[in-house]
Amino acid sequence: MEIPKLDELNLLHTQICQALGDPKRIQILYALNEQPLHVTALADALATPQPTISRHLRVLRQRALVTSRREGATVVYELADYRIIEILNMMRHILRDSLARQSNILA
Amino acid sequence: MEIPKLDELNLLHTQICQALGDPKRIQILYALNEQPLHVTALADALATPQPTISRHLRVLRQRALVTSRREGATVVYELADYRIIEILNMMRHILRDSLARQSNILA
DNA sequence: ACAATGTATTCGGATACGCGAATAGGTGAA
DNA sequence: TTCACCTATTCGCGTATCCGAATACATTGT
Repeated sequence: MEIPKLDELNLLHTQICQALGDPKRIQILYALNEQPLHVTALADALATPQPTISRHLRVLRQRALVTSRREGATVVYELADYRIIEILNMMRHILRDSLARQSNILA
Repeated sequence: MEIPKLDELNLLHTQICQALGDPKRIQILYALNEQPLHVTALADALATPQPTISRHLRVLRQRALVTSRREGATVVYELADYRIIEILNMMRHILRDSLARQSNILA
């Protein structure tokens, strides 16, 4: 395995990692994993002000993690690549194992 | 699939995602994927000042993404869970596909 | 104990990011 | 067109995070 070039890592960070850099955005991704939703529906589901949701969606859209399409008066957002959920789930596994390991050490 | 609880997502963000929030740390993880290294070796490999490397390593260590052990005068760091590299590689795939898609649209 | 080497921390300043509040822009119905 | 609703953006502020420089701490060998 080669170490990826610095340029590619910077791109990776800017485009993907940074997008996961806020819990609210992670929440949005999981919500969209259930079903595509429009902005207000998301805001209601996550009990968060609409402008806040809209700003986060812009971040996710600019990084191509979600897609948007207008449907009449509303704009529906959808996951662009469902593998992002696999990634988040893998992280949760790592986290769970890590916490378990620490518990064992303490026990 | 259920939407994970907000508490778990906050933990996920704090412990894992945030650790990936800096390109230098991603670089460190890939370097350690090649082989365990001590701090100065890492600093040399990444052409980065030792205190900077040390600070990043602390972040990764506190989040249990790397482990450290003293070996004589040096401290050797190692990946705690190599699945983190799988995750980063998955992200690179997503990124590559995303860029390819955008190229096709523009073509 | 002292010197040499390796590692970690602190401080100050700059930058980046998130939110609430207010507001602007778009769309459909009457 | 005008109203009602949905979505996006901007502004100001507070906070978090990064880095370089300086320095403190740890370990080994003499």
